[in-house]
Amino acid sequence: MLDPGYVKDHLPDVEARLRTRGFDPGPELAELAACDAERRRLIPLVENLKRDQKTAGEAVARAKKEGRDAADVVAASKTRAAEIRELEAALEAVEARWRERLLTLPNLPHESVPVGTSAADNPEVRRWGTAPSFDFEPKPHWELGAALGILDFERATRMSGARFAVLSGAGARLERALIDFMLDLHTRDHGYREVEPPFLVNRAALTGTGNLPKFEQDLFRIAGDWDLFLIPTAEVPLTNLHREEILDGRLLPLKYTAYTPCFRSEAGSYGADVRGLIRQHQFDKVELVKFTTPDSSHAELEALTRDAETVLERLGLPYRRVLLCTGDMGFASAKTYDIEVWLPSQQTYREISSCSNTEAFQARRAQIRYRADGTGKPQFVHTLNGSGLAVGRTLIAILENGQRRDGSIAIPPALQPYMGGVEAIEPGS
RNA sequence: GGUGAGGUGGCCGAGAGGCUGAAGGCGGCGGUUUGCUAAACCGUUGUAGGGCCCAAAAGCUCUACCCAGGGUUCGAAUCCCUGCCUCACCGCCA
Repeated sequence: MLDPGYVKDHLPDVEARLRTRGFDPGPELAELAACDAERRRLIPLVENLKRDQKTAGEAVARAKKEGRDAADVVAASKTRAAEIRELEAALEAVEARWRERLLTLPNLPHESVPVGTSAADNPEVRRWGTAPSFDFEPKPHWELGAALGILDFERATRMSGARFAVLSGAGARLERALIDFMLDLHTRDHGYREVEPPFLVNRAALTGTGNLPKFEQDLFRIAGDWDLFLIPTAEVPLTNLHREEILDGRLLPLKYTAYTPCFRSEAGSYGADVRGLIRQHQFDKVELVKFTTPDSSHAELEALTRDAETVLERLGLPYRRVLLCTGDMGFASAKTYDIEVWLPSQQTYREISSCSNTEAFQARRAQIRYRADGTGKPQFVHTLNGSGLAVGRTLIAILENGQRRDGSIAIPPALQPYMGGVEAIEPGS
């Protein structure tokens, strides 16, 4: 959520910056301003009446005590009570509309974010490693996995439908090893606290991160009298760890990591990545989340992105980092880096992590504040999140980059301890 | 799922229709005292939204907030309804 005061006082600037995201914010901002004006008109009216009502009430109390009759005051108050009810209803309606507008407006891009309209405008800011060269035609991961007997889409489809997969044997073990490896790296070397959060969350939590009210169609909501949703990412429970809290500024930054499965409806992506593990309704991810002070959040974004890249470097997987342009950024983000890993079968880099600074956007929605030095006025923290990494896509990258002519897969040395010392996945394992 | 007891400020804890933004205590902050610490004493101490003022801050002022949402009433922390949560016991269960 944008700062309502800032929006009101800097309307042209807000409009120009939102426009770079590729939509016309004019009508929405106009409605927001209209609601705000109406709201400010009504508030003093209601409050003055309330003050009169209070004063009158005190007069009634005094009269009663002194044994005088107060029927005329009571009669006037009765009329005023009806007036107040009416005005309050009008005010509430306006404020509901105002809040709804505010909640559906995306974040303002940070000044360092390049203006652009699509992924084609995202500048590459970093490249690491070299793409492996093969003296044979590299296969896509679904063929490798099927041949090795560790990746099964047919059986998954039978029990769950499209966009689900079964990992088994060395495949399941590899998935678990990657989770373990990532969590160990982030907790031991990068200073994150490991968390095991709920995988189902309520509407308020999803509103806090920005998934609701606008993107309900992307979520799986559970049936019955519950109003709970499967988490689309651990960013949601981790960010909501401190919802409606005032943190001690001396403890910032707070850094959390969690492994969770993630669930996404993938509504509207019917044609994309239909084969393989790239786009699933359920996938594993190790997430990184930080709560920081406003002045340090962008430096912390750089550090968080490095923490995610380190996973790939330890695994020896080539990658590049791109800076998302204004038109390609997510709703809540002020600045986002995507990390993309090399996939030999596609001869291209594919997203494996997305690291964002939402600044105060989520903090304002979720009411996450801090006091500098533990005292003074509470201010909103800045929240950051990033994948560290998407586990399924990491598994894909290991299969494809580590494949050999005989169909076996070389396990990166850093991962071998987590695989019981196995150096390669051989057919039949 | 059943029964009972509860949810009041940073914490503990009073209040049971008007004089209560809320006694008292603890903690925090400022001060007095002190060689230092402690103690004692004095003062102060929530959040949000309006208005005035305004470059801004401060200041002044109003309104709201005693788990949440409704209701009764001229007037609700206090009465009624619903929901959520906590605790205890029972039942069921990985």
